[in-house]
Amino acid sequence: MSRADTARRSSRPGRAGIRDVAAAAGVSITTVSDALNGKGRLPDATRRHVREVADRLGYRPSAAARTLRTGKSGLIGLTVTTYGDEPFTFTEFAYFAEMARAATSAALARGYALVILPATSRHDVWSNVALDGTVVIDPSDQDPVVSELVRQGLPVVSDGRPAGPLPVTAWVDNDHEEAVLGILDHLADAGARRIGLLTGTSTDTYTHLSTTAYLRWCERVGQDPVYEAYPAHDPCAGAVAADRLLARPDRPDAVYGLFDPNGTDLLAAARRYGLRVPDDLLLVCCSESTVYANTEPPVTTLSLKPRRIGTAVVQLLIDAIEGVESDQPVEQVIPTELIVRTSSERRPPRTTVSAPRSPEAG
Amino acid sequence: MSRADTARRSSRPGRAGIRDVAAAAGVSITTVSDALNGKGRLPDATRRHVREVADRLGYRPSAAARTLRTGKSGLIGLTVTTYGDEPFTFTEFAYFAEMARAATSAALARGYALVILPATSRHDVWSNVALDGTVVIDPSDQDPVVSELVRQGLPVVSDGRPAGPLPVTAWVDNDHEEAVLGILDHLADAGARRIGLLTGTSTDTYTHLSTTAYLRWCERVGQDPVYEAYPAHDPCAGAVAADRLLARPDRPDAVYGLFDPNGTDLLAAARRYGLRVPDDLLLVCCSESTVYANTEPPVTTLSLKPRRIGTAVVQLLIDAIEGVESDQPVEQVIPTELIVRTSSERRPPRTTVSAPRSPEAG
DNA sequence: CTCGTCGGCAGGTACGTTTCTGCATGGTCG
DNA sequence: CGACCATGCAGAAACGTACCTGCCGACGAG
Repeated sequence: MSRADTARRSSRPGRAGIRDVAAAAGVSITTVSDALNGKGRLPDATRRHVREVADRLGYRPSAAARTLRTGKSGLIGLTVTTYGDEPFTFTEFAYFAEMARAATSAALARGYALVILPATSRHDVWSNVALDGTVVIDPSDQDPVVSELVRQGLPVVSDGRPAGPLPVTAWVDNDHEEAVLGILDHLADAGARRIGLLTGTSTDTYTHLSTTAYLRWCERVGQDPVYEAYPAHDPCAGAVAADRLLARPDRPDAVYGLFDPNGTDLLAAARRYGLRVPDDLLLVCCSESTVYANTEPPVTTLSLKPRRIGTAVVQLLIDAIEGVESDQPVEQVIPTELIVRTSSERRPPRTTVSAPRSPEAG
Repeated sequence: MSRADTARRSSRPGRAGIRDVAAAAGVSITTVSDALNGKGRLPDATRRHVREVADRLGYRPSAAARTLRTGKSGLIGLTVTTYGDEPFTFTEFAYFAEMARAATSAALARGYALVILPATSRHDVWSNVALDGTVVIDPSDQDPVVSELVRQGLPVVSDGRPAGPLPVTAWVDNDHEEAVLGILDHLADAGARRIGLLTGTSTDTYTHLSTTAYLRWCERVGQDPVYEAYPAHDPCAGAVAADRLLARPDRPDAVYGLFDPNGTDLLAAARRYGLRVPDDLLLVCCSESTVYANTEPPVTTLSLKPRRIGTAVVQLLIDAIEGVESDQPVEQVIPTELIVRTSSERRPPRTTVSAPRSPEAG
């Protein structure tokens, strides 16, 4: 005998619940759940029957109820740094897009979906979504969001090694020092006498480590550092900084730019000053963009391999969520790749070695 | 007197629940709920007291339970088209990034978060997340995902007008015909005699409408259409198609490229054939990338205003979710913007007008 | 003095699952 | 032939919240 509320529920024109399936299939709720989830001890006939009835009714289990019951939502947070109201950073644009793409792909392959969340602690949004874990991009030290997440016992994996004593579950990063040193050596090999740096004013680890490596290299080879720093999130400031760098009295004859748009900015600035690339100015910048393959001239770029990073970050996070004892270390260093193009290519040896360029002569 | 299960629950080392707050504050669960949600009839003293206790215990309401109870999750799906395993499209890269950025921002401002989901119907993922609604980018006609969502009664807003009789709640799009006609007129004004098109082989609305508009324009002005189509998701195929277009016996003296990378590809191809831009070849492409401001020469681009589209799509969707009777139409057309740069600029008038270029002579 | 009303709160139910426990039934084995 | 076990399934207790309903006291009006 059906009770009143059962009857009322069946008459709901909305979506079919597990109860409706059970009633239609003439079995209990338990049997339906077991049949659909492949659990319990059921003969194949019952399983098939239940599945068929569920299909016929268009039954979709309620994600909210499942999450409430199991404690797992299948959702992974992806924090995006914000400047003002705008999410994402301008400077890491191609990087972020590629990284997010790989992360999305890796997450989906393991049955998880990514939720885009602001790095700023907007409580109302963060607490409104049930997360199984979070991917954090370039966390600042003492990041309040990360602390809160860790306090809740959620696994947190960061892209970029944590700055301070941030207790993340795992992290993935490049070896930025090695990368910068490699580029500087590469430029020196190509004939650079004075290498400049286009860097940022922000305090994130990437900027900091790269700049420090540059300064150390300068000290080692006995070159005066010559660099310009600008707020990397401002797309216009990059062009201005590139111009400033080439306008200096101690103008460098090679430049490494830490951020994606620096290549085109430096090319434009070089044109303004009548400098030929690579003859008068060697150029390398850190970018994931393919446009540098077709610029005039093509620009040598350093790739941080965001695809591999995005994949690794998600794998580590899901491993932690599911309690898989990964034999991978919880700190993964992804190698970078220097894509050498014309802008930094060693000039063909001439009959006479050209005299060291005087910056004032440029 | 505390019952056994209450005691057991209180001993849970995990997160504090609403019960714990109620017990600690010496009030009932109802009072806690009302106090925190600003409902019910409570004196301010009680409200403050409850809030303070909740803060002290670090109470965070369970998103899953709230969702289950209220039926609202605060989550919006964002479908990304996939080619093979990879989410996002290559061709719409900057467009998608900008659009997603604006959408994320708009959603967060209204207390919603975006969930990235694949356009392919991966049932296991889709049904594992409780969505309040979905943003669909460029749905194909009879899109199974959209149909399923609509069947569930969820609002769906699409970026790009739906191709077939797809029953979306609302859509936002540009007027692609008008945009293409405007560009062709612009090129003709700049002196183009034979305008070529670089288009795609896929069947999405954008490609279709743009190509059709081109063909109609050709018919109107009596020009033989000259175009190359390539699979837009393949980044290499674009360079090849650009090359083919300029290698044709009936080589165009102006080209419009429908996709983002076409500008650099066409510039590179023009260099290979010794064509000067804009003197021998006028160039426009549809792109959101800022690199075209600094190429040699700078390239005229058509912007589809993805920021405005992303914002509009999300506003419409949330309005539908919350049942707001928007006075905006459910079909919004966002104007495009032609950013004119050197690559399509009318050559300065010479003493004698140059003779109409014979394509074979190029 | 009584009755209605309103403020201030507590009890309890429902949201839709998963899963623990337990009850039959039928077969096997000592 | 009885004990036992595996099989096939049902009942019911959670998960944590929101909100409907209702109780109690106080106060003003009649």
